[in-house]
Amino acid sequence: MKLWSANVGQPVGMCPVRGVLDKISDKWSMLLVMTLATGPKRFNQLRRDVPDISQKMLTQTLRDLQRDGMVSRQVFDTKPPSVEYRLTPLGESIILPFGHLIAWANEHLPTIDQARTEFDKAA
Amino acid sequence: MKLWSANVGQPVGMCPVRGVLDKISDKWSMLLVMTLATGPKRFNQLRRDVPDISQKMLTQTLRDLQRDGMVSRQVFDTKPPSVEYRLTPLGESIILPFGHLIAWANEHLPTIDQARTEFDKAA
DNA sequence: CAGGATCCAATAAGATACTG
DNA sequence: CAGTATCTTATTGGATCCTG
Repeated sequence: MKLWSANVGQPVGMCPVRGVLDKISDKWSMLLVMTLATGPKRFNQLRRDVPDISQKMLTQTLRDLQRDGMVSRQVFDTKPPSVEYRLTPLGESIILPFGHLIAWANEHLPTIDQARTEFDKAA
Repeated sequence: MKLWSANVGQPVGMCPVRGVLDKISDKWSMLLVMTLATGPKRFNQLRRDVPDISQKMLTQTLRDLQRDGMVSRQVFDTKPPSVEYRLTPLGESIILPFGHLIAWANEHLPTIDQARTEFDKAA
């Protein structure tokens, strides 16, 4: 489980995996992926499903996901226009590993909350 | 796999799991956890193992991890003083799920790189 | 409906200097 | 060695207005 693999010490992109992990650790990326995991959705549908994302961030994050090949974008030539976003096979392949992390978070949430309270109490 | 669970719509802390996931998705948190996964380490040892972290961020991230109960801190009363950080059982419990994500990243790195190149070429 | 463009505030984080 | 404190910059992200 090497995080640095070959090239160590360079300021950016030292470890290729970290470039991917940075996306995963993006505030909105994975939330959108998990939202799209239930099926394809349109732009404003996604806004409703993730109430606290701004339009700017939704646009930007969707484009990034598209660039990474995680999400595909299909335009329907209706009026008003409608655009559908859906996970690609690559996007779908991350659902399971990320689901494990969510499960972990759910499971240990009480423990963490308790640890925080105690730590803050001590200070 | 509910990301929003009970309370939807509030600006912060809508979903308790997201509070935990935000920590996971911190730029340095998980990198430090995975570094500590190989065994307990001292402060400056961690600096060397994660070359591009600043001293400020190392201190801050370690404290956050400690607060969350992921890492324990033990001071040895030597001179000069030495402080050892190690994963708690809680911290160790996240190694596996996070390892799955790293494995995913490693596996799909070429695909993602290719998608990016193609996307940028098209634009 | 699905964005693009712009402006501005908040936050994160690097650099630097100092301490028990 | 293992930090603390402060300053400053870079980045993020929200609010707002506009368009095919």
